[in-house]
Amino acid sequence: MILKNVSVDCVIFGFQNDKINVLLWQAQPGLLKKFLTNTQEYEESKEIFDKNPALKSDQFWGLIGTHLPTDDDLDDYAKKILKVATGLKDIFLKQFQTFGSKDRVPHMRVLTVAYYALINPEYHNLELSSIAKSVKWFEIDKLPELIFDSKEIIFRALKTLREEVQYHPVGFHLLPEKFTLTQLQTLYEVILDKQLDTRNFRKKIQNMGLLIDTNEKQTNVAHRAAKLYSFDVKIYNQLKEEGLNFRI
Amino acid sequence: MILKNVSVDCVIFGFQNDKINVLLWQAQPGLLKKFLTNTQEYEESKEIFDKNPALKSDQFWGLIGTHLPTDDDLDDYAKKILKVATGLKDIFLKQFQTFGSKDRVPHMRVLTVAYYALINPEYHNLELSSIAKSVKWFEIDKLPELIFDSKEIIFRALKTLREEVQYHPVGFHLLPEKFTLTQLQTLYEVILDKQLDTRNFRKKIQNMGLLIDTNEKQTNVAHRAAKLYSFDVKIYNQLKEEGLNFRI
DNA sequence: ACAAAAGTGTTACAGATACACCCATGT
DNA sequence: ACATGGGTGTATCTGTAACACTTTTGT
Repeated sequence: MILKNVSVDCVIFGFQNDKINVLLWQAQPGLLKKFLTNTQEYEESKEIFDKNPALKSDQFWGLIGTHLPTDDDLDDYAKKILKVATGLKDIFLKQFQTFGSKDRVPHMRVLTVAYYALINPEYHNLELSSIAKSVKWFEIDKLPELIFDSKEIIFRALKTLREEVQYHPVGFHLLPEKFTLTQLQTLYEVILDKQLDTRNFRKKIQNMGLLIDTNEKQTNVAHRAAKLYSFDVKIYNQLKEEGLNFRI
Repeated sequence: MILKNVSVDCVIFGFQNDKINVLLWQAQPGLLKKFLTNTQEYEESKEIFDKNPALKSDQFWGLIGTHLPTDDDLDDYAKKILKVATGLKDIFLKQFQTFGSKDRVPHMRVLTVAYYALINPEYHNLELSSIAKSVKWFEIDKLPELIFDSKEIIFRALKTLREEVQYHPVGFHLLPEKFTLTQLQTLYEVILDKQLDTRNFRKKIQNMGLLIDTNEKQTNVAHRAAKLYSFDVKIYNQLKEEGLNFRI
């Protein structure tokens, strides 16, 4: 059984071409089978689908998510959605808001518990995704037509990310395991939508003790090769708890 | 109609006797009428009540809340709960998390969308509450036996408040309209659970431009009377948006 | 040699911390 | 006059902001 009044949606952010991207899908009943493996759950969800023209249209994209099965923990199910959609697990995923306006979905009363996730789409190339072919990255400022209040949810997620990033070092999740300081700086510039001073940024980041010098360098770049860093998971977890002042 | 799988609960924080307090109730079917004015909604909710022994016991207290009526906006309904429980409106109320573990409520699948509110119980004496007699303040470290996962929800709310208070000047909501700097400092000391330096605290607060000197003083105190301040709503709103660094 | 991005240091300023005594009021 | 909490200033330290040139690499 699924809960007809509750859906779980994930706003999956990626960082690509120096832009923030969002992973979206055009949900089709067939795809639901990947999430709702129980036949009855699938049938129930399909029925809801059939009732809602927006969900059957080819024109509209939406957030990746489904109704919540009765027997799944909320947080676990969000992880499952992420896993099926991207093939990835153990990545940053956070519940940030539940949307519950009365008329947000036509003809139905649905609350959506929304999560946002951060992944690096170059590093994680979605090969493992069960629905890779039905899913697409969109730059945050070039979103397609979206169903329901997906757009609002995306921008609330972005706002939450922008706040979060100021006090917690979450931004690292959007980078490959080994990254340059310039990449890191660009990431922060894009998220915060402002220019940062290179020297000051480097000083601040390096003083945090979060970076590990991998002793490797970029190769095949037509300029001085940058050092590659990874970040120290132990110190990251510590700082995450303490609520480091990460304002930049 | 109500949504059988969704409840809305409010963690109502007050500041009294230099302690953080929480407003709780022992829900009884009769009280539900104050919230669920539609007869059918009341009956549905009562039925759920009757099924759950914990809700009928005299021993257990719980968070104030009910199932969500089908025709209410989620946020509006949280406001309504607060209004009925305390008689107050236009006070600080924030959705902070949705709890959705599978077995958090016995025999039923219920997600709880949790909000927390900040009020000053001395100033707002609950006279206007429709259910004042059925409601009681508890000090945060002297909580009674609580139903379901209410305790977890309360402590998650407290954690959220502790984080929030570091970056946004929310603490003001817990004080009377006119307050002394010592009261404000004590409030922060209690919320953050650490001692603060008086001189530095005052300097910091006063530099924020958030305080208005009312030119009044305490009366009938057996020591030098403290100045009373109120706070500047306009600047408050501004700072709230900007995400002021309020670390103390 | 040139283009392109990486990398680096100093000075000035603002905010944070540490710390101890006098002041006003009621009993 | 005394008990109680209110109220204040300064010196030091730490972190932030502003700012321009040299280095490395591939073509």
